[in-house]
This record gives sequence, structure tokens and C-alpha cells, in this order.
Amino acid sequence: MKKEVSHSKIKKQINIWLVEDNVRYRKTLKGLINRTSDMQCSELFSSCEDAINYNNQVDTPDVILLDIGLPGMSGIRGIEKFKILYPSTYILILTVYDDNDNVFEALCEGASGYLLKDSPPEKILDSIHEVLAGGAPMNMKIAHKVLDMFTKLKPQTKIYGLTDREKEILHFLADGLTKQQIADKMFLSFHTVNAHLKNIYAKLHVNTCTGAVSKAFKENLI
Amino acid sequence: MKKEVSHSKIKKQINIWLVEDNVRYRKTLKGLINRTSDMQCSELFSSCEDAINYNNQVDTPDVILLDIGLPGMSGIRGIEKFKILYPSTYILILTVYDDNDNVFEALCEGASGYLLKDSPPEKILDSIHEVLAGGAPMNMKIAHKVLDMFTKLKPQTKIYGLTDREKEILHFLADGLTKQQIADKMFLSFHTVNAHLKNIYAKLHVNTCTGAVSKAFKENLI
DNA sequence: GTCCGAATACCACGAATGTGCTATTGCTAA
DNA sequence: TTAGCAATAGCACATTCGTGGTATTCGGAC
Repeated sequence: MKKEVSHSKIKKQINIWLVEDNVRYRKTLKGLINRTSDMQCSELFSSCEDAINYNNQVDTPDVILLDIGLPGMSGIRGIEKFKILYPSTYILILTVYDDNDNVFEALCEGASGYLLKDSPPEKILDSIHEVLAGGAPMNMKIAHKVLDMFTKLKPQTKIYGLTDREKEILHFLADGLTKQQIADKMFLSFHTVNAHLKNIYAKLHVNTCTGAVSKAFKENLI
Repeated sequence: MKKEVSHSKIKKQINIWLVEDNVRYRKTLKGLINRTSDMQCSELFSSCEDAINYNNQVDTPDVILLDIGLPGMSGIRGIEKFKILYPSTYILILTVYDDNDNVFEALCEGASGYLLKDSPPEKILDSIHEVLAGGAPMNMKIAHKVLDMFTKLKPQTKIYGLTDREKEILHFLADGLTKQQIADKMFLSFHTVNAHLKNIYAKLHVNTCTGAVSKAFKENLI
């Protein structure tokens, strides 16, 4: 429920929730936000549970500033819940954790930005505007990590020297087909498929179908 | 290592290469860079091929500003080449393309940042500093796309109702172990593993080991 | 207290797989 | 033109799988 601000009729204040267990930091942030003309820190919570259980029909937040290291449910798990309760709310992570796992998980769960607590106050306020403008504010260090994750996504496909035919057969195998089914699908004799698979196993240094499929997936051979 | 400033012999200028086929934009950029005190645009190329063939032993670039839509080899393919020729050089994409495929590929190949050509000049110069400071400068829109890609990475794991024990066994199966090997590793009888696998197959609606492993990988069950 | 599912274990048998061979046909590179 | 490799095809046999059963134990739900 937005109230009109002072003398003007502008009700377009950004509605912000804070989920942060550190009392001092929470107060500081709240002060910072409320001193900003177009922002309003409407709710404060010290845990995800509190925020989730807070029954609120009308006043959904525009942005949730969310810590990760919280008592009880971690902020990461909290993201999923908030996404269900408030699908259109942007979630901005604000934490001390900058390890790959936390960053990766938070972003996979749908966080719209990732800030570190050592960010200067203006940066935090800017980020709130940025996320509402369709951006994805990130700490410089975090952005770097994010790009690193991408390069790891494309593992340098090791060269096992598979021929095209072998790749094709491996592909079908990785779809769960049996040798006979592959043979039928490729208009080959069972023996040919068998022979190709023998060669594939040798090249991949495996000796079972699961080993081959596993390697195919893990090393992007498919 | 900061050296003394201005009138002294500081050679610590940031050495920048430009790979851009549009003559006008290239000139504009070059002027912009060379008018910046700590930057120097040492080489200009209108294609990746030119830049790659340019034989240069001494003066490796600190940053390459790279277009994607180039005649001949695309900027994306160029990244790999540059990464080999100049492993410690940062590559900043500067392009008009903001589609997911180009962004995704460029970042996977190891670009350190992704800017759009409509960025204001100061933003481009800032980004050069940022990338050297270990950051990953990105256009707001691009950063948003990048985070979106993450959320897509985590496909909503379908609930097949696998028990913990079953997941554990599926995991070993997906590592290429045989039933007997799994039994040994988990201190179970072969028969138990067999029974679990029977249940796993039923729950996943498959009837071969490859089918189960395939599903496990495709749907992030592992 | 009873019921149910998860985890454990066993048996049996037909189907599929893994692996040791050989062999023919093309194509390519030395 | 000869050697080598990919793709094709076949045979044989031991091993492993897939699947139909049954059975016990144990912890939680009703």
C-alpha cells in the first residue's frame, strides 16, 4: 500500500524487502534505502522463514535484497520459495560469499543480481535501479567468475579420434538404444554396429555401454 | 606497480588492438582510445585473418577489442585463435549482436567481456580498465541474458521419486561401473543392486542401462 | 497394531553385451 | 601401387543384463 509522498502525488516508490540476519547491517541498509527518494524499505526479516511466512496479500515487493548466510534456510533455498510466492519480484543477492558454488547456485535459482557486502552504498542503490531496468548487476569479481563458469561449460572436447560414423552410433547409444535398434535405425547389420562400438570403446578407454555414454555426456562428445 | 606520472618516461600504456571492419567506427574508436592518456591503440585490423597473420614477436596486446560480424572468420572463431597466440590478452567483444547464441559462444570461447556498439564511449573506456582490473564488463542487457542462461542450465529436475539409495546407485552406474562393481563399492550383494536398478528402470521408464544413464544426464539427476 | 514402502537378498532364464577373431570394399596418402 | 584406415559384415563364446518371481527386516504412517 503506497502512501502519497509529501506534497506530490507520485506513488512510484520502489518497494524493497530486506532479508538479513545481521542487525547492524540491516539497520544501515534500511537507513540507506529510506534516505533515497524513490525507494522504500517496507519489510525487514532476519530469516527466509520469517519472510516466507509473512502473510502479505497486497504489498508485494519489487526487489528483495537477500543474504545467503542466514540462520535456518539459506538464502539460496529461499530464492526458489520467493520465486513462487512473488514471481515478478527481482531478487538481489547481497552477501559475503563469493565462492563459485554459491554464485552458481544462486544464479541458477534465478537471482537477478549478485552483490558483495563490501560494495559501496551507492553501488547497492545503483544496482537496485539497474535490476529494475532489466539489468543484472554484479560485483566485478562475481561477473568475472560468471564468465569463467561459461568457459568451463565448453570443456575442450578431448580428441579421441572418433569418426563421424562412430559419433553417430555413440549418439544413438546415448539415447538409450540397443545395438540391434541402432542397426535397424541406421540400416546396418548388427555386426557392424557391434564392430563400431568395439572401436568406440577402445578409443574412449571404456568397456561398457554406460562408460561410453557417461564419457560422451561428461566430455560433450554428443 | 604504479610508476611516477605524467612528464616521466612511463611506458605503462594499455596496449590495445582493434579488430573491426567498419572503417568509420574503427577510426572513431582509435581516436577515442588514443585521446585517453593511459591507452594506446597500437594495431588496427579489419579482419581476424589479418590480425592472426600479423607477425608480432614483441608487442603483444593487453586488450583486443573484437567485433563479431567480420568478413571471413567470425569474431567468435577468432577468439580461440587469439587465445592461443596471446594467452594473457583480454578479449573484449564489441558488436551489434545481442542474440543468445553469439553471446553464449563468445563467452564459452573465453571472451572477458561483451559490449554492444551502442555503448557510450566512456563506457567502452571504463570497460577496458575494468577488464584489466579483473572484471568482466558487460552491457546491462547482456548481463541479463547471461543470468538467464544460468537459470536454463538448471532444468526443473522432474520428480521420478528416486530414493536416496537409488540415486546413489544411479550415480555409480553413470560413472560406467557394472552392477558387480557397484555392489562391491557399496558393500551390497549383487542381487540388491540388481533389485535397485530394476526399480530405477521402472521409475525412469527405461529398460537399459544406457537409457537410465542418458536420462540421468539429460535431466540432471546426477 | 497394522500396513506399507525402502532396503536388503536370492533364484532362474532368456536377451543383450563384450571381445576374440577374420574378411571385403573403398578411399587416401605415402 | 602399396599400405593403412574406415566402414561394412560375419562367427563364437563367456559374461553381463533385464525381468519374472519370492522373502526378510525395519521404520514410519494411519
